[in-house]
Amino acid sequence: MKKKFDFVKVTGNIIKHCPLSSVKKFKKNEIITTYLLKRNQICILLSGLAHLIRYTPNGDRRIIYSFKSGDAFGEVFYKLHTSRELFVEAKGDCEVLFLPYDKLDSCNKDCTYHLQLLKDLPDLFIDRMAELNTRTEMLTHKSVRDKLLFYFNNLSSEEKKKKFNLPFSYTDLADYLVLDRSAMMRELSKMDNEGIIKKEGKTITLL
Amino acid sequence: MKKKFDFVKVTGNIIKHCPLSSVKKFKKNEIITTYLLKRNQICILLSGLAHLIRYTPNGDRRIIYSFKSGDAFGEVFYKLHTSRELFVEAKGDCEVLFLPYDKLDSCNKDCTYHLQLLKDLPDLFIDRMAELNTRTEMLTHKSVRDKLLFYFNNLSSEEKKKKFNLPFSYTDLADYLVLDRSAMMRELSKMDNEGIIKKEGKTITLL
DNA sequence: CGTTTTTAGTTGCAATGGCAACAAAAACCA
DNA sequence: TGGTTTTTGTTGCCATTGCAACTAAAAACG
Repeated sequence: MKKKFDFVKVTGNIIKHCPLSSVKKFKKNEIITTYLLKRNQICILLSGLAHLIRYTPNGDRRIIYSFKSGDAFGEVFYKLHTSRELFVEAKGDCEVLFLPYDKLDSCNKDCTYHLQLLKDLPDLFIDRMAELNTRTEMLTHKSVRDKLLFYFNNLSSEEKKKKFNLPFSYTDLADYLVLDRSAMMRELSKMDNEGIIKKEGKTITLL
Repeated sequence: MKKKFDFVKVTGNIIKHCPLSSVKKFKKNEIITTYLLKRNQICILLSGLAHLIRYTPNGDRRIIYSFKSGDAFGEVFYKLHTSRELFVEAKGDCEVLFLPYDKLDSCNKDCTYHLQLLKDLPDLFIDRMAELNTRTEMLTHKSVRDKLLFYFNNLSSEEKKKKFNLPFSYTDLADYLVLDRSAMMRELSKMDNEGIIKKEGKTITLL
């Protein structure tokens, strides 16, 4: 078994010692970074919650991914293949560590920490890949109900509980699951009536 | 700019010198590997074409990904988060190189080649991630037409031509795009009639 | 604390697209 | 080559779900 990336220690040391790194603070709805304009960047969310979003040509918003404290993001983890810009938007107060990807191995004055990060990079990629694959699997479900159930089952097994809180507003959840909000709400009511789930505000119980 | 993984040289040397590696041949429709049963495996497709597939609870087949010569796959690149098995199925004659992921750095008798592969691993992950993100972006389109156009535009810009051949049968394409085949065919005819595309067999021209 | 903005909850209507079923063409294989 | 299997192309039907529109509730904000 590979060792887990020691997030707090490594990033903490980088912040203290590395001249190439920087930490910035963001408030709700501020743009943390964009993927088309700011390439070659590794960002690590030190605290807060942020969404990776895109707008379709029709103006619909899509939440591509949701980042929580400890998650790594940036164009390096996405490798843009499209001309449509992607935004990382703070959902509340956030602190973010910024690192240049291509200088990871050249900054070795004091940065044994960088070398550590470089070594851990495959594992960071693997983590991100696992999440990407889970999201892709969710999107390969056709019906509203199947998408919701897949998403709920995942949340449930992550938290090891049949009763859990949604980390999204219902508006955002619909964007994330690529569903029409009203259609999603209708299906949620149906599932509640049929006794498949119990829905109390943003608390869901699988039955 | 990071250097590109020298696929032929590195894999060639591994095959010749490494006792942990093996090469196997497969015929059409044979299962190359499975992700639940065979973890910790890096597979590299030396020649041929293969699909990563899954079956939904309803029995529908989903083509999760399509691999061509030079692509790396295996559970390591997926990090299964689900209990549903994934299969890699040969679409024709295939040659595949197998490597154990966790022994990449322990096999250092003769294997400077392994070390090279280990060094290139982040770039391999990044490539895979780029493809995953493109596929995810495709799936975030709602209508049949938007999915098709996104997919066609990607193929077109990859080949730098407005006229290109589909690497899938239409049956497989529908599985890949998560669409009903008849609905897809209907939309293709419509788009042809409207003069948006020209469709001759498996050759598509964007107009 | 009152006002404004955002989110949640519902419903009627319409169209998209999934399903089933079938014939024709193509690919496969013995 | 001839027979079998798979793929392609097409259509009618109708369930699912996207859209618009609106009210109520909650949250954000000054």
